[in-house]
Amino acid sequence: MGKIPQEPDISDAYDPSFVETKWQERWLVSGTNHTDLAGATKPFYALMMFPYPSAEGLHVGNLFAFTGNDIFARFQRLQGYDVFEPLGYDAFGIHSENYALKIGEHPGELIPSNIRNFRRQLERAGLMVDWRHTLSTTDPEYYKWTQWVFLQLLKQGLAYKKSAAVNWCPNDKTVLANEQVIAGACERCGAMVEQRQLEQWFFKISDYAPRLLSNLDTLDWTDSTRTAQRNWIGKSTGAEVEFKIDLDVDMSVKVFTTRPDTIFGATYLVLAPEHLLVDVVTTREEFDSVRDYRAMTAKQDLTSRKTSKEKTGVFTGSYATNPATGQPIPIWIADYVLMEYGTGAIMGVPGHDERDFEFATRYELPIVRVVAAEGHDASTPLDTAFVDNEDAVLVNSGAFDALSVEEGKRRITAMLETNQQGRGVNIYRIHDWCISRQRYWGPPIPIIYCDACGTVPVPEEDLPVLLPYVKEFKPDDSGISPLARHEEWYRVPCPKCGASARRETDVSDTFLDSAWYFLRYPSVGVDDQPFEPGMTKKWLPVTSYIGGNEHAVLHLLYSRFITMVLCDGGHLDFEEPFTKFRAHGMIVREGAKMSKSRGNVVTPDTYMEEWGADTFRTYLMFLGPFEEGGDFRDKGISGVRRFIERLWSSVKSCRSDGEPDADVMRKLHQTIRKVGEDIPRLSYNTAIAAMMEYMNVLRRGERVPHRAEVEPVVQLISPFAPHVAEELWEQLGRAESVFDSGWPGFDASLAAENTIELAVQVNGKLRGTLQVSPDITQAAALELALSEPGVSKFVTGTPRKVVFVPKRLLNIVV
RNA sequence: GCUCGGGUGGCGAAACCGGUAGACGCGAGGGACUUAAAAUCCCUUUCCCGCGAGGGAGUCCCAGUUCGAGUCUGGGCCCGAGCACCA
Repeated sequence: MGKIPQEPDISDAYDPSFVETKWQERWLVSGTNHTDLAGATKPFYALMMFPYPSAEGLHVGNLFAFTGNDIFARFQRLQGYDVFEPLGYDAFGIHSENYALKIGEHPGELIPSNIRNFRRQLERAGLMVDWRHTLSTTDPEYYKWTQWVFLQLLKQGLAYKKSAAVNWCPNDKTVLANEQVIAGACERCGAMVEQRQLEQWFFKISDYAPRLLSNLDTLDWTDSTRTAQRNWIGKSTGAEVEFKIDLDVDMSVKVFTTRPDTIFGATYLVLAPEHLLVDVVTTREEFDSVRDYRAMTAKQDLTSRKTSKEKTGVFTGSYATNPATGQPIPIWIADYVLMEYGTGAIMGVPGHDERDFEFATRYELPIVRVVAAEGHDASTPLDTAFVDNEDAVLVNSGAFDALSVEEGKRRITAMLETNQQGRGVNIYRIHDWCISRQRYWGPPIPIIYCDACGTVPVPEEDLPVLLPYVKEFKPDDSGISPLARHEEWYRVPCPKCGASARRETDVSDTFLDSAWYFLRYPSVGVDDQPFEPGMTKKWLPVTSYIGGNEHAVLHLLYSRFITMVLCDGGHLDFEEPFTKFRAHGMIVREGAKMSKSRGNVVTPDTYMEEWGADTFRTYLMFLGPFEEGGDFRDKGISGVRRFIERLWSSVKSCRSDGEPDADVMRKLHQTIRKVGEDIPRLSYNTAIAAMMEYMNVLRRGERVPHRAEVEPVVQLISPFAPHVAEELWEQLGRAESVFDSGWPGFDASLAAENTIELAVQVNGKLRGTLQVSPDITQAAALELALSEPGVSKFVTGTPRKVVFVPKRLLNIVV
């Protein structure tokens, strides 16, 4: 084996920083990355989740995601689409504000410099972003329309204000959304969350629960993302049942149950301690104990209430009538019943619910069996809740005895409906979206409070309500926004009557900023409407969306909700924003999560400096499946760099005379097919492996590669390593950008193998292989196989059976 | 507890519809070139037995279906993520 006869001239050596600088400038000058939004005929909107521009700069995880999207986008462009790949910044929010407080600067000054740094890094990475359409959520030109979105919800009756028990973080001194509370602690700082009562703005996302749920079936999303959303929306099917209170008043307790079939076993009722009817049903004798119990539970924060293992409660002194049995059952209050779910009241069926069993045992309430395994003795006492509904039937349930659980649910619900004692309902776990934040760094909620006119929306023509520059923006624990300390800002005349009024001083949740940004990108620069109808019709919904799994529930759900609302309001003609969504994986380093404290954070700048952006990008995509992430190992990068250098020298030294090698060309066309199949599946790691494999074939033996053998590879690699690809494309004498050259043609006849390896098995065990024509017959293959001693020695007598899979294997069963 | 992922060489990983397990890359070992080193190039590299030809075992564990199972079915163990007193 000799060497490939090429002593690279030193001037031909691959210098990434030269190549990358050259092409980034060239792209800028010729507008290569610009999309003709108005003139596009085959629009392809390749969106990635926009980053929060942190002071630390671009994280390798950001770059992993953006590169993955960029490859897909560039590939679609090579397929002939007009690809739009915008990128902006999600720069409002607690994160920026806390960081600014920590280092004693103002976010209004910090963010622009962070954005400049991000922009520099993103350009360095060679993304095909059309920077004419960038945006930042902190720009008044942007948040003017975030405020407009709020006003649309208000107009459509979907925004309302209420006093609510909210999660209060004593450390960040702000209200948190339910989703920002992880196991009772603040998601950001880890402090234990307390309960507080505050006036808050809410969006009625719960009204949209059925649609948010049913539309999921129409989306090209992975099952895991859709399941996460389904679980979050949390649909339960059951019945609402009214239990008449045995008092002089004509009132009843409404409960929700998923098990109406067990109503004959309901031996008591439980109200949540804060339930309004508690005042009605508490008797004089029980007044003190009920009052004390309510006071005790009110003090508890949500956390200790949800994690306390012992169930406690007190009797109210009153009874209600079980509508099925006609028997009086006691009404209790207990903290295991939550006011915010269902009706805030339950029927206790200790025989068939583990929690009720525990409670009834503790307080010696009657336990009745109403479901039993078929043929089982219905009078056997229960020593645990019986919840196995497979092949079980109702017992002790009057006319409903012997029905299956499912049939019992239907028939008993129908009976309750007939008697006007209840009805079948679906209820949802999802809560309305609290968007108020008692913070500084966000868009002010566009509302004015007037003594005479009440709550008055800021007229649309007065938007934006500018966030004032205030030096003192640190929140305190008064629960009011920092803006409320700035009278010169919040004192305004009422837009209706002109009298002295005051502004809402809360700002809105960052999730609102990001719930509509994808609508804005095509219309960046349009100043009289949030999204221009023509552009919107052409470019939306988003063709392909890529982002992190951590947003699989909230951001995606809020975006879907806002899109539906805007659709219902007549502003959009589609109700689902993201036709296709894929979540990328996470990058770890040497098997461990990257973190500052571990000191194992990969700084993209240093790696791009050392290896070049092309190598870094390609390595990130090579280290594991894009949707799963991978393990970043410094040692691994060199292999990718070697691969790029081999391609570089092969192209530099290629010949145009003579004919290409048929075997090499066969492998080339197989590679074109493989890469073209892998990229749309986001199987980038295997696409790169296929190209490496091809390079190994190309460079085998002492031969100078032919131009036809290398030129298409430049196109194949271009989505991954765009700068090198452009440089080599130019070297090959091409005038246009490689990204306007189209995807290399695939010729199936050139890719076809003329001999294949056929595996020969005896009883399923591999005993040899045959080099044969792909269309060999079973008989010919069998004869050939039996002539091999390595095979025939295992075959005694006539085979009982022969299995032949064309182009794959021959299995002889003896 | 429930839901969703995942478990394959020394390591990152491939195997797309049930058909030759370990492609590709890293690391390691050996060699060529070199005064030497780096770089580059070539060979070997799942484990066990064997000088070799070859044989045996092997994809977390235990069963099953099948001519054939990493892949399908049932049961179990472990890791990761999300939800969780949701009636």
